[in-house]
Amino acid sequence: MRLTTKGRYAVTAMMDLAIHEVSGPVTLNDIATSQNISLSYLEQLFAALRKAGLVKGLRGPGGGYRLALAANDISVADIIVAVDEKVDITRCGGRGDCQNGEPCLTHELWKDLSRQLYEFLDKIKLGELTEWPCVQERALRQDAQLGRNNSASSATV
Amino acid sequence: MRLTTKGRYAVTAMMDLAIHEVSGPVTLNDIATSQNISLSYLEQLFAALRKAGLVKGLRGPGGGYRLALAANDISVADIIVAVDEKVDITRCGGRGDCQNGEPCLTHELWKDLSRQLYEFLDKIKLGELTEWPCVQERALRQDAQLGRNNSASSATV
DNA sequence: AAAATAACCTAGTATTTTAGTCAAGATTAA
DNA sequence: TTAATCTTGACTAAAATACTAGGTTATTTT
Repeated sequence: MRLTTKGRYAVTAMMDLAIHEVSGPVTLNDIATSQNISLSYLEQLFAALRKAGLVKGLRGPGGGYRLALAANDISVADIIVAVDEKVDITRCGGRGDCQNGEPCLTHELWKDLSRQLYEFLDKIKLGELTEWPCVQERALRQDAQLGRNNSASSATV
Repeated sequence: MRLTTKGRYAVTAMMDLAIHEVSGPVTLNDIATSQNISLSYLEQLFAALRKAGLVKGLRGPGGGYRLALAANDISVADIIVAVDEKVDITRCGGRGDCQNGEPCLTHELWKDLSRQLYEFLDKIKLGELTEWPCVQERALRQDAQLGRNNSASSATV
């Protein structure tokens, strides 16, 4: 388990989707604007998220991305694992024979620590994050600036 | 808070020090051998650890590195922070004005999540890690292969 | 005193990852 | 049909990671 800016972008982008679930699909263009990163980079991240079954894309006008699962069934760990393609952190390619045929100290230790970290992040669900006050506040402000409408009624008509 | 291989190397190296606290200083050469990474790279990591006051170096023959604090006073978070020089994860240089003068969603969310992660890793002390069974076992095997002696009596004479 | 050891320091380099760009195509609502 | 939007692939620039090579300084052993 690693923790890079890549994972951060992905988590924040998924937040965007979760917040606007009721108002229909969110375009990558909107996310790129609000997160201030390039569209194409986002596309790469979403390709990974789609492959992991976390989001589904809807083509055509009015399209965009939505969550493929309920927000409470997606954890921060899920997202990070999806985009942070696991590089092999071991020297021996996971064979555990890096030290004269024996696994070295690194292996077990990091595997255990990594698992603890994963379990921690796996407990934090997307649904919870949207409840945070700071998120709610920012979301409304973003919508106003992008001219988006977050109310369920107007979008589903 | 980021989590890279750099941090992993550092944590594992610190573990090595903690395990061999009783038997005197550990040379970077030994660590480089057991972790299978380059000596100079380790030196760079230890320069950061020393600057952070986590280790102290002892020059000359029989020298090496020891922990500067008790193993139970050093957390995994301490080590990672020491070597993973914090890059500014925000786009606006931490000014919080990336989105038309307002902080964007990313800021608060990641700051909070990052803090939670830090608190989690800060609770895990080096002293605890050495208690893990997998660690004890591997440590003995490593010593045998390096020809090191882990008993307190022989080393301090 | 000399030799050996090992920390400490500096600068440079190769590789990988991150982040972003560009362009051509596929799909679908209007 | 056509315009909006996703999808894919190839490519580039910048940064971080990992390593290399060359030293110096302090300490201990011989």
